[in-house]
Amino acid sequence: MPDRHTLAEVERATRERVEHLPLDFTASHALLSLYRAANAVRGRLTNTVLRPNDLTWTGFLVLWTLWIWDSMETREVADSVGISKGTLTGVAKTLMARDLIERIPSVEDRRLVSLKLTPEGVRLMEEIYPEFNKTESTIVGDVSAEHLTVMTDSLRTLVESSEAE
Amino acid sequence: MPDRHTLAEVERATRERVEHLPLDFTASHALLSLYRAANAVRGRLTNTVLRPNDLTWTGFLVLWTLWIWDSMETREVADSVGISKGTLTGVAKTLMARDLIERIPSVEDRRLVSLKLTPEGVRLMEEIYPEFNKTESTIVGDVSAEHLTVMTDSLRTLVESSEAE
DNA sequence: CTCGTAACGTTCGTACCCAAACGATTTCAG
DNA sequence: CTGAAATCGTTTGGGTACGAACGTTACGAG
Repeated sequence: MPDRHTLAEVERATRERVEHLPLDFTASHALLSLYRAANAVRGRLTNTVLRPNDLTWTGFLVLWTLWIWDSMETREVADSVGISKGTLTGVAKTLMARDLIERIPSVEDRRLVSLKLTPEGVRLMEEIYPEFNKTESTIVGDVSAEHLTVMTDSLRTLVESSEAE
Repeated sequence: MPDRHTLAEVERATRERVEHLPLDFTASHALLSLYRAANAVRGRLTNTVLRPNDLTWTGFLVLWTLWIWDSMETREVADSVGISKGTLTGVAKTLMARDLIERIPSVEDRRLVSLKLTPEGVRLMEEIYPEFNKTESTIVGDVSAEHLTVMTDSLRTLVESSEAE
């Protein structure tokens, strides 16, 4: 039971505070809900599945990406996970220290480095991901299938709208 | 034009990689879209509106919260913004160094501290928020009104599902 | 009263997070 | 060929981000 203000209360207070301004409240509260939902979901998955396995959210996303795509060059991993390449350097260092991933320098272009799961990394993903996905399924379970489809499609539209510079 | 894999491509690759497992792909891709959308929106708003004004995302949220609610005790601010109270201490320090907020210790209960915008903080919010909201409106503009309503409601449901422990 | 307990904000250690600067490598124009 | 420009991953510096431990203050049972 969070003692914070609910999203509905924030919406009401916002209108009172700035109702004299010509603002798009619908957009504001849609994106506030987006931010809070992403935060809440991330926190829930981190606490129930990731932390017991000593993984961070970002570290897990890197592992998951490499699991799906087998091997990937670092800047692609960074872009796929949604972090800067500088951040990836640090995260990869952490994962390498645990022998979950390995670096593979390119022989054709010596500027390039690929990342790949180690057997131990594969083992960890095979163990963790079913549980991770089960929690995802639980979280999403309270939203009807039709609404979930609309939500997912709308979110993808937002990604495109935001990235169009 | 992002050179990363699109969400649709990730979805296809995921199915190929783990199709033999009994997983909830719908949930997985809904939440992946949620994470990416939140990241993209945050990045867009940060780059176009916040960074030119030397504000971080979290710093802005703290200012915005105090603007809406006038004055608030620190743990409420942290909860409202979605950060830990330890993080808030650091962010508040940064904002205080710029004279955008001020600390108000409680006289009745000397453990409590409230935060409040300074006149300069109010001035900054009055200047920035209309522009912030305008960008929000642009981002959301590609989603129809009906879909946006469904999306926002679904996101609120996700917040509740995630926070129910 | 008074001591145990709970609640507050801060501090601490570790890990992320970004933009900018950097050195190394490749490419391409002349 | 050769040097300027582009691209790669890393490093750097400052700012979040968290949980746990901490010192302070308030409260409640006896």
